Amino acid sequence: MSTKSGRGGHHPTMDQVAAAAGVSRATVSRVINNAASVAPGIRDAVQRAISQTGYVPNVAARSLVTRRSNSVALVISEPDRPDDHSFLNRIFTDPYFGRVTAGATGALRPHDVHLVVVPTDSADHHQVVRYLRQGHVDGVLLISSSEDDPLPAQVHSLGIPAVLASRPAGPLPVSYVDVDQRFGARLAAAHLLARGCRNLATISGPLDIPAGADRLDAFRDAVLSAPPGPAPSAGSAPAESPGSASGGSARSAPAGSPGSAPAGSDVGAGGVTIAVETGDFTRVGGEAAAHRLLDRHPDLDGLFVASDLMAEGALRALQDRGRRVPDDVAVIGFDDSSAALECRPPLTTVRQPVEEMAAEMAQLLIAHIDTPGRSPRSVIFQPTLVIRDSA
Amino acid sequence: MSTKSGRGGHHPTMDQVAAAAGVSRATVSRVINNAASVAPGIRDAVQRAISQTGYVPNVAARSLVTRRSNSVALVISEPDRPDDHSFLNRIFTDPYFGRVTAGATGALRPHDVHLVVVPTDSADHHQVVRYLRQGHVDGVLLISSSEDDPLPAQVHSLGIPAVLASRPAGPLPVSYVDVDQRFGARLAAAHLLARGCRNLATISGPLDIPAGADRLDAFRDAVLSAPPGPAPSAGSAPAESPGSASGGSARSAPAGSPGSAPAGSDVGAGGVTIAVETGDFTRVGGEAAAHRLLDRHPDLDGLFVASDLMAEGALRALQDRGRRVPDDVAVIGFDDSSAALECRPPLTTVRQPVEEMAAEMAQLLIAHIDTPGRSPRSVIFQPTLVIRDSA
DNA sequence: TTGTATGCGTTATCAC
DNA sequence: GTGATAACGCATACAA
Repeated sequence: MSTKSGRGGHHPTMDQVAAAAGVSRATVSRVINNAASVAPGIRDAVQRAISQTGYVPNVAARSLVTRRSNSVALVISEPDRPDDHSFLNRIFTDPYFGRVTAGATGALRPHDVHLVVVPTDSADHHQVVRYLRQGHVDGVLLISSSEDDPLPAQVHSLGIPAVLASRPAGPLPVSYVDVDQRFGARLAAAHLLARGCRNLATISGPLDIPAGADRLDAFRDAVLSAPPGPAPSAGSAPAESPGSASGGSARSAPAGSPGSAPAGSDVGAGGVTIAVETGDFTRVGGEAAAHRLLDRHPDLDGLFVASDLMAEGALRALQDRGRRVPDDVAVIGFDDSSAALECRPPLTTVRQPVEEMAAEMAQLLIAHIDTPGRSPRSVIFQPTLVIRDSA
Repeated sequence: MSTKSGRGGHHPTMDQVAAAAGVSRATVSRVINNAASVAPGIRDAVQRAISQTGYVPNVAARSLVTRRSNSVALVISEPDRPDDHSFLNRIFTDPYFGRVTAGATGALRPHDVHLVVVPTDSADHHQVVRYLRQGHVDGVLLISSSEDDPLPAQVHSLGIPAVLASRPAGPLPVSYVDVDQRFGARLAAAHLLARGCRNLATISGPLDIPAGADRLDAFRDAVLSAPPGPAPSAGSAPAESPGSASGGSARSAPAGSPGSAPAGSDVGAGGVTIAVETGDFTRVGGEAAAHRLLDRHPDLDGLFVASDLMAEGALRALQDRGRRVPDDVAVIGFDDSSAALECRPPLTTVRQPVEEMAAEMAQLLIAHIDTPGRSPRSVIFQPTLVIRDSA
């Protein structure tokens, strides 16, 4: 590209550029930050001097005075799960994080700010907090997947601009972007019901985070309160399966009250039953949950899984058990990640516009950085149902 | 933790700490960088003042004078592949990168240097180069997966300390860490041969990178030059399959000459045949390659796949085609990533100690940073065969 | 052992 | 429109 002179490693200073262009340091600074009032001729001369010398601004010196680093962190905070050898394994195995990175990067580029990916688990929270306090970044996009994760609160109390990737578990006056979790679950319930499924089940995410609890809660609500749909094709009345560990008492879970019995089953209007198992948003977790579900409810005919990755695992379990999808059991995932397309059959799923959401997060963060006092706000995206072959 | 006073956002300066402790700025600086010769009493007083004020060093100011940022970049450079919606999807879908991150992070922690993950494709090389030139980091760990990736050379010419994650495609005087690719492939070949497989095949990685070409080359060499092993159980002589597109001329590929016919088949000593297909290190790529292989060679009985992820795809293809593993065809992967354990059956694979390798990369990088003139060196790890159920 | 003084490379506030 | 000049917050050589 540009003419490069001198061996690598010798960074010229602004003064040298100024000297080469026959102007003052201040002028060089002006053309670099293209401030107004720069004589066209001078500007060119400086530009020339810049590329001749291979000058690059020293970020340290610059941010010392501007108090800006022009980069933001994407902090991915994962709790160490027992059977996970490393939290990094989950992060680099779930397409979700790549989508967030892509969306954020794209939105940040026009603003000339860099995205720094910082994965962390509870073990090195301290490291991360230090990193943030040291002023390496101007703000942080935070993905936290556990209710008892202290990081969101810590970041907030640090006073550093931040935007969360989902509704905070506790009350925290901070901006966040989320998808309408409950609406997504309702989409899935309606589709399964309309299909004629009557023995429903769901594999939820961890119940200590909104994405886990809300999807479960709303799915249960939607199913149990639904008016009787089209008659089941094979007319036998659904009966509670033998091995069920939970009572079959009909009750509609009160909205907004997660923490209700994680595993169990309810029966609602039209004799529709619904069984619940909890997963951890991993493929193997989904597979295991599906097996438990099939043990308890062999007559399962409709399954809503709270993430595509878990759905992929569930599909494998179903196949192992000799169930055909969607004929024997219809399956709906959540996310519409690349995993959905790799499923066999391709997964019908609730689409979350993750890239757009991440881009919005970035915009919000930029706004917070530029306007320190700005009051927090939340942006909620509506999910859509993407119908493929699994349901 | 520490007593926090004042609202977040107001960072105290070193002078304020000095004042609070009744000492000079220099002394505060000394205890922070725990330089020698600090009176125990004074030291305590300063420590107290530090935590009372909630002081945190300003990295910009610090690195302006030390010319060190205390952080290094892990640059993951992926070419945009045609059918890949985003290169980030591959990065956040392949366990390999998580392992590298884990290994590097662990080795860097004792040195108090942060790891900044910077994914990039050819589209924003310029961004990354700018980031590096600006001095955001003291050095870079570089994972580059394409021969025509200009990044390694660029980084080198920038004069910034760097360590590559594999042997550079071209001649480049730079340090790198790698696994003995050829030895790994030989391990796989020996195991397959010893098992009695005679109609071999391999799914290689992209041939324009060492990890792709070397594994293929060495596997082919090992197979074709092997002495006749134990007699095949079912005694019919192996014959070139009907649909084969390539001539069956027996030839042994000269070592070190990649770029030889990517797809085709050879027959070596003992009538052993070997077919080749090329994948792209993704699961779907492996699946497609396996299907092509099965189309051409229905009598396949031994398969070496150059990555666990591709092997996972291959297993799916085999299952779809009604082949039992390992009874009908034995499969060996490469990496021993988490994917190997998620395979059905669990994958026999060539283990690459990625975490250790990444840690070594970090050590080398630190050394290069601390000793500017240090001559480049390479560290090669020996892979091992992990025998599970697929072969 | 501790304090003083200088410089790191920019940006920004002034005069000109 | 352009050029001096003063911070920015810290580390360090040197003096005490």
